[in-house]
Amino acid sequence: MPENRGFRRGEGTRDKIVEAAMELFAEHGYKGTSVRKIAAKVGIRESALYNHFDNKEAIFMAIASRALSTPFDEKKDPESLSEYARKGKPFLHRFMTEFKLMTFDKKHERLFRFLVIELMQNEVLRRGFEKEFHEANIKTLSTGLFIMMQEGLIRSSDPIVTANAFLGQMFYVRLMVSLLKADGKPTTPYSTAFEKQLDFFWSSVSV
Amino acid sequence: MPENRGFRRGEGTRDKIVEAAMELFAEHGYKGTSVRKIAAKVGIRESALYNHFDNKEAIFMAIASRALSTPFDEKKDPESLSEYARKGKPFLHRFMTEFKLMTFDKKHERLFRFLVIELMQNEVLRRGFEKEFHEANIKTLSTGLFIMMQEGLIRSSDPIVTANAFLGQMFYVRLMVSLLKADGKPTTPYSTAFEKQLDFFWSSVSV
DNA sequence: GTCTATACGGGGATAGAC
DNA sequence: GTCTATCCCCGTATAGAC
Repeated sequence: MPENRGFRRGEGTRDKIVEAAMELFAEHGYKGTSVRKIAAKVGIRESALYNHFDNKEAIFMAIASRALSTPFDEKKDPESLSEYARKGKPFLHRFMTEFKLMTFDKKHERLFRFLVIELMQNEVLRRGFEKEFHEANIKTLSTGLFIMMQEGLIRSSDPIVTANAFLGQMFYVRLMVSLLKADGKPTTPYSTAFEKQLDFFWSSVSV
Repeated sequence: MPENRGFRRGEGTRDKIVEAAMELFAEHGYKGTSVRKIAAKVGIRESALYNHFDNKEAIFMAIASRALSTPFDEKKDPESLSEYARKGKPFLHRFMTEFKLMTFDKKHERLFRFLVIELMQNEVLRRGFEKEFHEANIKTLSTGLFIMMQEGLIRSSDPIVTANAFLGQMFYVRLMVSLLKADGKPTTPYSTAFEKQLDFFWSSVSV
């Protein structure tokens, strides 16, 4: 609805709204955040906010799509994926690194908190999480692991179960780090946790 | 505040309130649930509700303590614990079974949903989760795993990392099942997931 | 695109009768 | 211990001037 085409002055309000809402939603949840407070944080009145979004839910959706589109979204083409998988551990290392980066990145961390809060309350978000996070990651991982099994790099086992084992560990570490951060506590005990879980996993499966 | 001692008639209202609130909190979260709706679900007026609880937050606390006291709370004494650990896999099997039972039990499932929603929004709950869920489970598991390593049942490795690996898998499966349930979808794909992850884990670590 | 003003329903909570 | 009645604030959202 804002009619700024080109580079009109003063634009970016819409982005500011999303940014402010993201912070507030991540702290107090959707229902705990009022349109008033979002507007106040941006520095405008509520009514002005409605020039940019139809209603509060539209703001939610703008953030939800971000929270879901971020992880591992680079659409790795299957070719390079399987090529990478043939190397074994580096494939998992790269996966772990992406996870770790997201965990310690401020923006992604906010999105993660938002996601955890709303996951049980919003069906759209839940579906997105199941498909775009869980299924996508399990698919990537199990594909890679299957190749490693064929190459004789790791011992044979159900690739899906193996993928779940790895993803579960990564996710759990991420959750614990986010909880510490939410408390404002130091995350130093977890600074090498991702690496440790990866090493453990690799020594568990490699032949 | 209710002055029902003994078996006065009509008591149990307090429990009914907790029950009703639990259902609503698990669905809409704390902020998304009004005192009015809780009262309506119980079949009384809001004002009557205040005879049993000082305020809305007191109801929250009553539920929070339940959500935290339930898991693995039977205070297994260290003796029988280590004795059990010497058996190897049955120790982990029992742990997994408790997890599975809680996951598919309706009451525990509600508490879990409530916990996930409020975890990022309430510090008391977060602290409780860290101590009474995470730390307690890691301690139980790492102790058991350490014994198994000494007994030569499983390969040597950092017991904490090993415990995290196992707990992470269990937790992740539980989360995914809860998401499916929240969507009203069948959880059949996960009916044997816990067992599969356990078997995978065991074959990963056993010598 | 932002403002002031306003509508109006819903929220938590209390007073006082029964 | 429950009811009716009421208080007052806060929530989302809109109308219309600038």
